[in-house]
Amino acid sequence: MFRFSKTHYASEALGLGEGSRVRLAGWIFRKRELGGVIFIVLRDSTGSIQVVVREPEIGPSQLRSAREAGLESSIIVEGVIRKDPRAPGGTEVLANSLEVVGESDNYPIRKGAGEEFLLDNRHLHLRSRSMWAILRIRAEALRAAREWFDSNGFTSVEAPSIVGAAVEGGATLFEINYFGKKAYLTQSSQFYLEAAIFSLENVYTIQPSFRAEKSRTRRHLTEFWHVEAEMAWADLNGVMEVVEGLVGHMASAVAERGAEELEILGRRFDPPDTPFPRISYDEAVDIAKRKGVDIEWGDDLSTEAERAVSLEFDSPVFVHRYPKSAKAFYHMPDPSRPEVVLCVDLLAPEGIGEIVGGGQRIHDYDLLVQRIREEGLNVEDYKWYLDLRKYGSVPHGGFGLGLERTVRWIAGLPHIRAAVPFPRTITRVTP
RNA sequence: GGCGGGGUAGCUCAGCUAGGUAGAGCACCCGGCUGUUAACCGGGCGGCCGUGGGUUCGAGUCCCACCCCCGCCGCCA
Repeated sequence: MFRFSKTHYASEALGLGEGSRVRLAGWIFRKRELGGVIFIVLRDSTGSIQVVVREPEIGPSQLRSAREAGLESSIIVEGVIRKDPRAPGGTEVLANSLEVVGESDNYPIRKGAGEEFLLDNRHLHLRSRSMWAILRIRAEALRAAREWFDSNGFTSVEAPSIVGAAVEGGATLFEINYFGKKAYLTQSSQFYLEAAIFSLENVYTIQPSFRAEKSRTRRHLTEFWHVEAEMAWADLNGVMEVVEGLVGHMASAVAERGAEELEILGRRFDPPDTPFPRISYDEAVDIAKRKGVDIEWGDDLSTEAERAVSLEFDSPVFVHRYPKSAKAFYHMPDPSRPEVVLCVDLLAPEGIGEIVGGGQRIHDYDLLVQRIREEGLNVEDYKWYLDLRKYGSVPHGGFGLGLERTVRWIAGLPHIRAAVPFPRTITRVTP
């Protein structure tokens, strides 16, 4: 571990014995001034520790600069570890010297700040204890996802973010000016991953996707991190097995390695048991109806219906085989029931709703052309995608997982905005 | 795209029902305090009441228009 400008991190210093000499570098998290003594809570990336500043040890000049330093000033402190029951956590540092490295005058974030103010100041709010915990949980979830793919025979493949045509509807694309031509920000890497399976068989990517949906809800971002995988020779069942393995590992990895962070957020999270329950769309409609939701077979599952279904289970639940009309053109119709497709959504519990969407893809050229036409799309736009069905096509399937939705569920966050460092929503592009 | 809530001090809000001198807490500044734990005590600074128009002797408050923010639905991961 690197220790730039310091001998110990705050959390390391807490574990040292009485009399140990330390040099700490961090930020002023809290400051309590009395007449002749100042208590500073020094924060760094690992935690915080109280620093006691008194004139006899550090002299009048440094006492004055400590007195003048505002919250979030960066400081380097040298001192001696003391065990004292009056200190938070029973350990503190008696300062011999305190250097203010970067002043902080009138730090704008205070207790009681509102949601919008904190979002306007997200570049500063990242320093808060709760954002610290969330960023670490997100990092752990990402690490766990890569770890699971990498140890299960998947190869990572990167797809372009600038694309020439839509994967799904055109209405949700951000258009960009690409040297005078129209291009778009990708809404999914699925088609590129489908191309890659003919070389690597089982592939994944973790990168941003962009959706110009005018959705103003606690579940939507316009830019989100998309965990996508595609598997050659996989059927619907295979897709569900992969999703279950991935989501199960992400959940248990965060529960295990992110216990302290979850605790900070006040989140009690027990990773779900596997296998996850699997129900058909038909059963989901029955459950929703039984719970009084106004829904007919053939409708897509409304948010209300999704919530009604997911509340029946205390783990994520797979809902498979939706009506063809409710899903995108590339989903494979069920050979035994052509009115439904071999797709699957994973609904997270606690009313979070859909975190994964996927299924088996159409691998037959003629059927795919037919479905493109039925949806009123232009076959020309899918030329290279159709090519994949002309040269050694294979049954295959895949899925996309919303990282922020998954983190929101695991961390118990009230809004998807909290699950990303700098959220992009319909009304926010800064900071 | 449809429905609902909101905009007053740097921040969080009260005041609007019933029009009559712009309020509180926090922050900040000054003073006090050598063991604070979101320190405390005393004093001080701080306002285009979202914007524009209207009614009125008088508008933060009533009326009209517009702007912005938030949530729910639709759509999705």
